Amino acid sequence: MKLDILTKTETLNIQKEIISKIRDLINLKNLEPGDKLPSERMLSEKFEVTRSNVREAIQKLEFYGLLKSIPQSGTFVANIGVIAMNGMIEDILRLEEPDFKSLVETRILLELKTARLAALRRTDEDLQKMKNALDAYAEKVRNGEDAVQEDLLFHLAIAKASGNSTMNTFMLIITPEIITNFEKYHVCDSNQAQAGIIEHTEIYEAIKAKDSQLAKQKMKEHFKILYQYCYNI
Amino acid sequence: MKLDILTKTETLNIQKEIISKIRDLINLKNLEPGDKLPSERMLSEKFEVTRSNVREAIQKLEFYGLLKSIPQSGTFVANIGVIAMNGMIEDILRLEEPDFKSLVETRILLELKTARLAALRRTDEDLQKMKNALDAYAEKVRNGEDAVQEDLLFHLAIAKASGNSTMNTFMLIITPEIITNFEKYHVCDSNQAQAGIIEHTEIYEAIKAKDSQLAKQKMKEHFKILYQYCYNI
DNA sequence: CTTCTGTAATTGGTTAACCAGATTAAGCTT
DNA sequence: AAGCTTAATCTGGTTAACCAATTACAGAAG
Repeated sequence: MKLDILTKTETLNIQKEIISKIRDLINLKNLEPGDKLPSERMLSEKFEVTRSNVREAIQKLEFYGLLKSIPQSGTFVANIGVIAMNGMIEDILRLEEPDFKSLVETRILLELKTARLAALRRTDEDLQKMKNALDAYAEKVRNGEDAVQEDLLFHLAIAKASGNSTMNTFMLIITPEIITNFEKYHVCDSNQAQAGIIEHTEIYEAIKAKDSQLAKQKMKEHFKILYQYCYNI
Repeated sequence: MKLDILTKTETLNIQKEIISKIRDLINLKNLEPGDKLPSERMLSEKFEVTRSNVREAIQKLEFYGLLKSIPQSGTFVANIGVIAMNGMIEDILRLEEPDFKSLVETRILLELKTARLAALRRTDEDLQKMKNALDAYAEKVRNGEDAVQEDLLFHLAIAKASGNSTMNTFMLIITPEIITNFEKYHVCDSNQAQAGIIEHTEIYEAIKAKDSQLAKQKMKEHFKILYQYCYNI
């Protein structure tokens, strides 16, 4: 098991090394947007790593929009200049694992905004979905059962109702990590869950009434405890 | 070329179908957190697709924290209940491509926050990097050159100074798409670039002075034009 | 009956051969 | 010499065989 972790971090280091070598190559050869990179085979030979490793590195850079692979043709530098490319690769290489505080901070930022936007933009269909999620949550809590999942689904329903697909995606990305951390640190207790029904209902009503400021306000109150936790950890 | 796009969307559809089948399987077999999924080989056979397709689908669900692959052991359901699992997979399947408006909206949200946080938390080293980025930007603009990249790097320097790794990551994710859209719609002109020097300097000075409210305010002014554009598109 | 052990089957991950489309350039025609 | 054709080569993507670690289980030892 220990060896497994070792190889995984090792793999990551290899990937970072490859990414940094690709950056050096782009700088050395003065590649500009639209220019073609050497083929994966050549890169793997030049860097003395497997083609799989090269592919993974390229896919990562493609995810961040820096490269673009075209089948049967080649890998190309995206429409971003060499300066931005260098800066961004630098950032990507230094990206640390997200800490819990940073996750919560970001979640609150997103939730306040999506609540506000949802109040402005929610359709009747969005509202119905939020209602369903809310009812499912209340039902579970009243039965004394754990309702972390239903809690979360209510918040995701709000994110969807915000009509902002980017924020919706970001909420989806951070949610699982929030959950696992919650369970790890036992953030939620049953008292909180009881209060949660009222708070959720208030948020729901504000969004239903299309009162954006109230929705944001109620969401803020809902996160009050979380706030404290976040800054005291 | 057209065929290429066709196969790509087709691949995506296959992936979505696999993801939805995996969800059905989890529901049917009542798999709970920690339970093991059938092996990749069995799934590929059952779904009548290649193992690569199954792997990609699993990796996507792993990215969203819903599954966890352990080498030489199996793929396991993450510590998220079946209800949350269903809701999140539903969301993931329906995730649409981010529109420009949604990108800009999110960017502004993040930038206002990171500017505020940077003013509170920036180290001297952060400040120096921001200064370098600012100077590079001003230099380019004064020479009448295009400075979109330097502009962006200044903003990323702020994101880094915010000390919030999650927001930093999110900024990195949306930045390339913002750039390409900017270039597509020709959002920036030279007048703006000239004004940009002053605005950037003001933001920098506010962060240097650790005045968080002023930093946020100056950032807001900086995005005023972008705001208008975003809501008029 | 329990515990240990060794072997065989199973697992996700890796590798190398293969594929189809794209690119290139040489060769033929005009 | 210019334009078209065609065949050889190069590309990223796909596939199937392979690997090492893990697991499951049968059987021996206690």
